[in-house]
Amino acid sequence: MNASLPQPKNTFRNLPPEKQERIIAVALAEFAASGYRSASLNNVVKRSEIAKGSLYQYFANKEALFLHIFERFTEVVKAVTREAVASVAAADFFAQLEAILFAGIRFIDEHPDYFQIYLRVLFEQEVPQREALVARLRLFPLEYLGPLYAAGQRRGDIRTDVAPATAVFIVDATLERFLQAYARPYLDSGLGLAASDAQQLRMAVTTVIKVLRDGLSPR
Amino acid sequence: MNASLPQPKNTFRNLPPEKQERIIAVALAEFAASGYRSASLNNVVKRSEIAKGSLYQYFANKEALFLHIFERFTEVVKAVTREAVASVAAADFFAQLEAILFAGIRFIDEHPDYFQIYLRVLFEQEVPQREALVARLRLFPLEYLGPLYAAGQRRGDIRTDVAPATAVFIVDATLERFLQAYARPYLDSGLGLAASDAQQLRMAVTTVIKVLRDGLSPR
DNA sequence: GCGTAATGTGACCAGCTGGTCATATTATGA
DNA sequence: TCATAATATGACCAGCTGGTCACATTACGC
Repeated sequence: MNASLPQPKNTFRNLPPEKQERIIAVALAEFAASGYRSASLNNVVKRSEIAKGSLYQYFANKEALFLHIFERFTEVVKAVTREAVASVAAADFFAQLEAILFAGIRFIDEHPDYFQIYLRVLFEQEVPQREALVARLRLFPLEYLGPLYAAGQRRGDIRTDVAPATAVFIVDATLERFLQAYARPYLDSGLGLAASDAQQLRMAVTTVIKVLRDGLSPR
Repeated sequence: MNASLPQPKNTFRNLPPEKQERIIAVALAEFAASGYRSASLNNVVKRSEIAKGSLYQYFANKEALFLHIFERFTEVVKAVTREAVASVAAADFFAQLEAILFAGIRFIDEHPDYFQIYLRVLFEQEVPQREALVARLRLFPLEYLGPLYAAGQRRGDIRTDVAPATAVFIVDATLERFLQAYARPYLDSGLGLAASDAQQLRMAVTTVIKVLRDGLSPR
């Protein structure tokens, strides 16, 4: 079931950390810019100033390099999600949603290349183990959303006359699409996030959450 | 503003229609399978059994071929949308949404390659005129959704104490995500559309629409 | 200082890419 | 019948790809 994690070779682990980081940073940028299949290892070695042969001493092949980077990505998402949820454990469900959405925005601001890779992986068929990668990545936000929803219902934040799985689906779709629209303005149907300053962006977040609350809280 | 439409050359128009269709079908499959940058014109000429040079007598270059196919795609979407909306002009807003969703499902069933290309274009940077293409394509569903929503409000189907632009955003995100989940089961968070038979799928559609109705109709 | 193991290197490989072009084939019209 | 124009063709091009490998350089233990 679990996708095999391809470790970098020991040679890579023995490298000075700053050299490791340089290589990872370059490869990350390359995959973000070109996706998996079109990413060029020649570019990677040129830009990180190592020899072609060296790259293959560090990673078995293109796939291993990509999977290693995606693995790091997953770890960051895990950490960010855990932290975001923990910081609002006491709040009501919709305040929690708002915090998650802000965490997503911060993630995009801080790790645009990771988000870019995510968007590409979503629909690029050649990505190795694509379905497993996407599933594993989305697991973390999602496995929080369900329990939070259930807790919210118990707490009385959320109406009980609505199918929970479907409601969670809609919430998830809304949050994810909001983040996509934030990162890709051409997906933004009518919210005008692109032209937003920080103030207007906060306002848009608040409004989305408010509509969800209006629709989902007990009447 | 308007993206230039690259016509195929006259040589292509003069071809027997079945030959035209053969070439288009092969190219469509190739772009669907490999996206823009990785799509291989050598594959296209091989599979459609024409010479490399002939392809370049029909289309100026790869970009022109791709844009022509996307243009056809857009026309189909236009037609399908118009028809779906016209057929439920009299219904209430949520019945209209349901019809649109079913139309989307039918579209995916009938034109899986077009939908595949759409998903790829969404996030593949190298696609020529990507933003314009996506914008032009999404325009049609979207320019219907807004007015339908407004009409629904006037008719009393929809509560008036909720920001319309944001509500439309959520509805759009939900419908689009539903279709993506239908086509790409790994995106389906908890609805189980993949394992569905036709009956269960209809049920899932009904449920999603019901939750939207519960949330958006006047209380 | 020396032998050995680990690491670094870039020329090289086959196979592919989008695109070109001289030439061969066919259709047209008088 | 024949000249001319339109179309079909595939060998060819430079440039790229992921990956390999024989060899040079460095590090390490004695």
